[in-house]
Amino acid sequence: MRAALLLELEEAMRRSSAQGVLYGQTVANVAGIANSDLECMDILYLEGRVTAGRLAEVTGLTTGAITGVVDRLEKAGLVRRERDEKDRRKVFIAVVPEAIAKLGQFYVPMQQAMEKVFGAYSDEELRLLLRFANEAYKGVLAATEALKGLLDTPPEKRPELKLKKRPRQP
Amino acid sequence: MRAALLLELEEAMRRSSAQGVLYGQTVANVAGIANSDLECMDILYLEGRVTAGRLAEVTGLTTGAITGVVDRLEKAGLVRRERDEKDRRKVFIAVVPEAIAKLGQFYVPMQQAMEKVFGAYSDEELRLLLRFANEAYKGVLAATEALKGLLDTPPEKRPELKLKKRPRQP
DNA sequence: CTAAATATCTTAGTGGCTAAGATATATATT
DNA sequence: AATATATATCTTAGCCACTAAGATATTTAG
Repeated sequence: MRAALLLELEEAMRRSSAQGVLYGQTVANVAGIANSDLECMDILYLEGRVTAGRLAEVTGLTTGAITGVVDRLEKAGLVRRERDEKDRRKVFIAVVPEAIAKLGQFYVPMQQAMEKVFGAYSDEELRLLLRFANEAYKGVLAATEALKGLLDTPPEKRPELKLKKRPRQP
Repeated sequence: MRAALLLELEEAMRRSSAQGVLYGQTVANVAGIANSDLECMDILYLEGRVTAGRLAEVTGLTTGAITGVVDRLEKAGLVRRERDEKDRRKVFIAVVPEAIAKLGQFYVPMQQAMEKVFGAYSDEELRLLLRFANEAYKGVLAATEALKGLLDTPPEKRPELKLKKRPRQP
């Protein structure tokens, strides 16, 4: 019984999550920016002002790639580079205020859809969903770290699929 | 009160969803295949045997790009091309059985994390989550379509951001 | 005060993507 | 039947974002 429910739940989550990815890709497409660029905007929106290095860390891109991302975002007028005066090696990337409005328009359909979905739930039910979302976030974060950890285990122990050379992580 | 709850919920969803994207990217990275390739595997897993054209439609990639995706997946031994005998223009892409095992290992951390999260909920609560996941899927799907629709509205009406040339959709 | 570590940028080369058109098959028109 | 049009995939040329390696600038350690 419960096992079947869990299986169904897993598939439903997977399906909605996959569709979420597609929504993001569509936003990038419509906005005319690269997927990674939008992903970085999302991280900046959630984490606030972060360094270029942190962006590389979170996205899994190389620092060189991040330089390109930030160059494009800066040229598009969405972010600003701000040298850290305490440690002048660091560069903080900050979202410019107008960027929210510029990009926000593309999330209107999503917000409307979610409003409609949420509308059918009581406050108590929403609190349950909130609790779940927070726990799911922590779980997925931990799972991501665990998966990255696999990269450190002897590669000859993980069979079947060819693996790329291990990306730099000093 | 409720407005604040909704806002918090939206951010929590956004955060967990963003982390989900990162998990997927990490899987692709560890498995040594391109992001789009893994995305197509996911679609194939969910939809079963689909045509190359349908993959292009769902992913938003061009048919030319899909040819490349399927070439790589076929060479990696994850899928098989199967010509439709009814309509010999069509090519069905089918996941080979071993692919599940090959890729499945990379989802173990995620499954364990979700098992742990789900474990804290009663059957009734899980049914609520299931209902939500299904409705969210439908909502996001509709939102994606709505957003794509923006591409058809006069471009000079959508301000601020430069837009790519409208991709082909005959 | 040199040496090592850290943070970002630069450069060359690679690979996946788009756009356009080619090929093959199917359907509609006369 | 023969021709034209539509559909589905593949092919090709060129572009752009990415990686890997190393350069530069700054900080911290010995």
